[in-house]
Amino acid sequence: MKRKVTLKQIARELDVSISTVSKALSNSKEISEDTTQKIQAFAKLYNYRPNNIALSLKNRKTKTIGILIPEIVHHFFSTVIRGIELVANQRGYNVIVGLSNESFTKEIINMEMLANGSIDGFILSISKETLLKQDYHHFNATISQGMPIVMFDRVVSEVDCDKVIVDDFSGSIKAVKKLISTGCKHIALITTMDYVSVGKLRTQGYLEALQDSKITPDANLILKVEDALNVEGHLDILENEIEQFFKSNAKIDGVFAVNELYAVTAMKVARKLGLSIPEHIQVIGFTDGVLSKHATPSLTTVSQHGQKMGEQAAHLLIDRLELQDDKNDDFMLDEEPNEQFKTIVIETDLIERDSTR
Amino acid sequence: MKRKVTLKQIARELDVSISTVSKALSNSKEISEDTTQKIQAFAKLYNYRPNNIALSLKNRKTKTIGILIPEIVHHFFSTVIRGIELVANQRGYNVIVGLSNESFTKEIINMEMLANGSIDGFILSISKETLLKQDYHHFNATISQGMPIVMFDRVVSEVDCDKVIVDDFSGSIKAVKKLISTGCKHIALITTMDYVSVGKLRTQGYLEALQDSKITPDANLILKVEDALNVEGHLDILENEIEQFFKSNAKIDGVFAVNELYAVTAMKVARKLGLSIPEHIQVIGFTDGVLSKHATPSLTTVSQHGQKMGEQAAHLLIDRLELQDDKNDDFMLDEEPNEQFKTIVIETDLIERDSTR
DNA sequence: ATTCTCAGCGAAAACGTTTTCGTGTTGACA
DNA sequence: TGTCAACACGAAAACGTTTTCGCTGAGAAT
Repeated sequence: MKRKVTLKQIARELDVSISTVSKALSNSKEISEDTTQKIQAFAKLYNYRPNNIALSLKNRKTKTIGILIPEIVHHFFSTVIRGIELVANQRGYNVIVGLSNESFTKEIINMEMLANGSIDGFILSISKETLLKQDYHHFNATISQGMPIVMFDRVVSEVDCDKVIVDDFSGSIKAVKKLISTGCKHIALITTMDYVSVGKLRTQGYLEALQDSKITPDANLILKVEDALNVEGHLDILENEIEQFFKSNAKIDGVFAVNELYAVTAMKVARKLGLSIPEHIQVIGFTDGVLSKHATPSLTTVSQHGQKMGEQAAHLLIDRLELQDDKNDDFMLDEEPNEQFKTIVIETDLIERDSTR
Repeated sequence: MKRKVTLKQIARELDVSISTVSKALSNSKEISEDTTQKIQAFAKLYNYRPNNIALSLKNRKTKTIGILIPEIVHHFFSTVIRGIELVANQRGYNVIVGLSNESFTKEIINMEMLANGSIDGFILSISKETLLKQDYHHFNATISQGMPIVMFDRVVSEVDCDKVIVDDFSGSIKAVKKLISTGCKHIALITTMDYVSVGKLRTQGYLEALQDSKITPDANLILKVEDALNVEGHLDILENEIEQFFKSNAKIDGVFAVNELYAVTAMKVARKLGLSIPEHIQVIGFTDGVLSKHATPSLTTVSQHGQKMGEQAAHLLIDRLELQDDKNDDFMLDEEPNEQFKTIVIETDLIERDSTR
């Protein structure tokens, strides 16, 4: 077991000073060609690599970014991570991930654990519990300590930072208009409770699309599902709710669901009730995940482009980090004048498959 | 913007030395009660938190573990991460993730990026390309530098380290025996090429189960799919292959697939060919992901317990890390005598759903 | 011969901790 | 009054870097 070699060891071995070694390895012209050659050869031989931690301490930056998300076993979120990791790596950064598990407390604990020097900035999506409590002090506290945050998808206007969101509103409009244009007269909406911002926006899009086409929305055609934190366990409850919903609204000929799961469950229920898709009922979901692709029939969905979101978020954060550097180098105008925060909107695409005509 | 406060600043402000502050904050009895009170109050007021990087440098450990996996948009892998993150957090560790994207080179780059002080140890699953090349020098190099590795799922005997694997072999036996016991006479296998170790093991289980029941395996009933790195793109190719396979083997009445995707695709093809499930054909998959749960009919699968794997892997790694500490504290017997590496086998469960009788 | 210049290198500080070891002051005790 | 603990605190090293500055010697210039 050969331990990692340090500058000091090389220096001692070659009987020069630490500074000489450091300079030789960075090809400083202060050092003679002879010594440089000798030192570089020795370093290569012993496979010298500078210690990241020491560098982080010296440079006061870690070159790693913290991701904080509610859940990782989730197609959308893992897609975003992939996007973040991609550009982070390209630009020389590492990513460290924390999971809030939709819990307010875990979100705070995780933030504090990372905010003490471990990372240079956050990319995060707010947990449901935090959204429910509407308590965002930990975000603002982190920001005011000089650590940049980029929020994605589940964002909130109370926190001033860069944001990346998908255009839920017009995505929903696209979906509903598609249903209308293929002849649906009675379009149902399956959505979540209002406190999840994306649920609300998608609902608004649904309403807007209907009104645009002079269809008066019918409250009976809107099903708000209580997603009791753990969707997986309550699958049968979901099925029952949707079944009752269909039974008491026999005229439904189109369904727009705010996520994949609701959509495929709706299809399953429809089939159970003897309705065929897309002949009797057309269905469109949101989030283009595995379920949509492999359901039978395959599901027409609004694609969120999670990877793109991740990429944009990472660029946003890293841009800000490196801009910070420049400012520090220049002169200490420390009173930040142009704290201009951007919000990037990712357009959705309607991916047409076999659940629509 | 109030920057992070350090020991030095507190010391200057309170007109004491840095050491006094440090000791006071750790309740050392060297410091008088008065000063301790004063310092702690001040620290709380300014929300002092020790800088992780400085601690890492001093203690020569980072309290973070590196995860290196081929792909994150993948139910099994993200489940494992969830398990790792869970116990890592419980035991005071952070996780930093790198994605190899199934590439040999990216695997190496990622390892080198993290191995230089950023982490205390690795938990990883080998990329397909590495498996294909059978070049494992980077793993052994990392280990010989004193950095522990725990491998999971895709492991390899050429590297000496702790491992966590699922019992692919007997999991497959369970699945195939289930098919046999429900009356299947001609059981097909849909699998991958042999170089993916799990594919090989599951194939062996299939053969073993047949022989156990005095059924002679039929090579025609085995379909080896070339999973050309990107499964998503080649969905129709997969469908075609399976369709041809079914057509040329009309007697098939049971299918065992080594993953979810093959299984649901098989079901889709079967339905297309007018065969109903589970009446004409029964199907069992491997990996209990979203597809299995929400397919129609829902799919009977062999569950891998990814989260449990992650938890066990994390425990294994952290145990070894903290054992290292103790050894260093005691005395320098540095010649490691009992390098005993464990391999933990996670048993599988057969989750019976509607694709079997 | 004296000063100047420059090449080549080392010392030391800094990043933020913890910890060991010393040091000065106080009070008790002989 | 002199000695000695005990108490309360500070100085400094160490973790591994990078970088600024200063120093030394040799050759060039005056």
